[in-house]
Amino acid sequence: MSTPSTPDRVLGDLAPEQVRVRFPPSPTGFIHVGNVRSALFNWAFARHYGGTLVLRIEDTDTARNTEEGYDSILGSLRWLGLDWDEGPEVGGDHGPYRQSERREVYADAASRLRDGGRAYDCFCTTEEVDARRKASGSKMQGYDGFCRELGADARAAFEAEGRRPTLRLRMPDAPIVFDDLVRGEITFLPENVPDFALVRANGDPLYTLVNPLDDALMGITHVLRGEDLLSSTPRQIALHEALVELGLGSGVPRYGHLPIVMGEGNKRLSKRDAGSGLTEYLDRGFLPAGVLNYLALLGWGIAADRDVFTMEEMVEAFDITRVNPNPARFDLKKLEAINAAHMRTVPVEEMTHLVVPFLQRAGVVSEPLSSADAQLLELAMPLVAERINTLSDAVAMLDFLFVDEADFVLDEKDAAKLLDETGTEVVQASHDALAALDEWSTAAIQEALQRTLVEERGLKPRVAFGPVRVAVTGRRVSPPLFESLELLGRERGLGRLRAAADRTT
RNA sequence: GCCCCCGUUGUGUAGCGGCCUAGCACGCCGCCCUCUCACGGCGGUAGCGCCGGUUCGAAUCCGGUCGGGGGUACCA
Repeated sequence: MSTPSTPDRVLGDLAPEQVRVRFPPSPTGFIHVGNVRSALFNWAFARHYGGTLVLRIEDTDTARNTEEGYDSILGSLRWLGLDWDEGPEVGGDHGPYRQSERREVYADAASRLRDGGRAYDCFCTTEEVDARRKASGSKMQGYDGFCRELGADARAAFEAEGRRPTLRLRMPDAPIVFDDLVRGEITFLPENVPDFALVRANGDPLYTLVNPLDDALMGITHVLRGEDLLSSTPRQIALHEALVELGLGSGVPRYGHLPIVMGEGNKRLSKRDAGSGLTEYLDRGFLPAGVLNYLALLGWGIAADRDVFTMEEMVEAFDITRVNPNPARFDLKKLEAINAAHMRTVPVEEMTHLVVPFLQRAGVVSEPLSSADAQLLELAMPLVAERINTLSDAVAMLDFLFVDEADFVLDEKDAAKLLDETGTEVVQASHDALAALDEWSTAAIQEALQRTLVEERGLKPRVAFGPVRVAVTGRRVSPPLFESLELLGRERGLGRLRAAADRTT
């Protein structure tokens, strides 16, 4: 870890605790995994240095933003445990933290930029700019600077036409070079970065103004964001420099552009892609620790030979300069594997607790949880805890224990496969052997079945117990059979065996 | 078109000039363990985009090329 006395590439001469980063989502719907990854890296960065994470809601576009989106984003961040130090619902000295509440801040900054000569009014329409470019055959893209030095007469003429100006930043005539924390030195030549609009003709401030301005006003020291914003960086740096000149903001932040997260094929993961939303992982019963761990792997790793780690470990080890610039593909299989690894670190008692809502939603156990269900669950959980990769997997593993006998059904495919003629014979024999038991315990059940099926009938264990398993649990895949039978109880266990044996006879 | 970024097995990565006949993880395949599944153990599959250059020596450095991605708005 860096110390304040050894300025480095990341901190410059900042003390670690002076680090201020932000996560600026737009509440246009649920948060998608690419954004969560950005949030995670900013969070880990802030926590690593003991700095501050600001949550800022970029909701200036009233047409697209919704209150549900806002709730969804905050809910997702909380579920993940990505806490923020300043922002909505926690406050801070740089508020308000919703851009919809900062209109006058933007209007003020806009006029200061204009008055200070760093921005100018532009009366051109998009069509006019395009036409001029076409006519001149210029290879330069974007705005041509036509209104940069507009005289009073020309201005008056435009206004007489009823035109309202947009506000454009006057870009400096020098290359913009910066050290990207994940990519190294990046250079943009002035001819490739034209003057750009900050405020619409109707007075609405644009993202191009609002995002860097708030970063400046909120004292953001490091901007870690997706690679898709890389090419807007020179414009933002120019704006920051202008703001510093005008006494707004404390300096140009350092930038680090994270690899984009791709979905299927070679396109950026979008909200339309399956798996792009966070709520589905919540619904499927993934653990926050598993999701975060996996997302961290999209561009970062804790060590060459290790990919399962806790957030505490990530915070300790996180280094933005070790982030890989390659685009990363979202891989559900890997997520499941990482999540499964985290599931296995959860103590059974806690797992029992975590699984209850999923069982309730599926109607497997009562809500509120009856003491009988709670008791049975407590006994059953140790059998399944190591066999499930998500919390919702517990439903299929456990429902046979809780279901009413009247509602108990066999999986048709499994029954067809295993409860054939010999299968039902095996089940019948099992029934008879178990019916004779004095003591209904795992050991006694195992001993009886082992003896009658394996020893007396000479069946291979896997052949012998398959039909019994389907008869008792309804499926070919289940918790261990003997334990399951014990938990089911004598009456229900024998009942199911009899029912299965009678199926085809 | 122009600008910028990226390029190691199917996927995520390690590698920062010799330690690489390229390591790890997921996936996939097989075997072992085993009452199913899962866990665990063992083994297998498959990669440095291409061409030049620098060098005694290149996955590693340089140039080019090809490919992919992002941007190019009075969207964010």
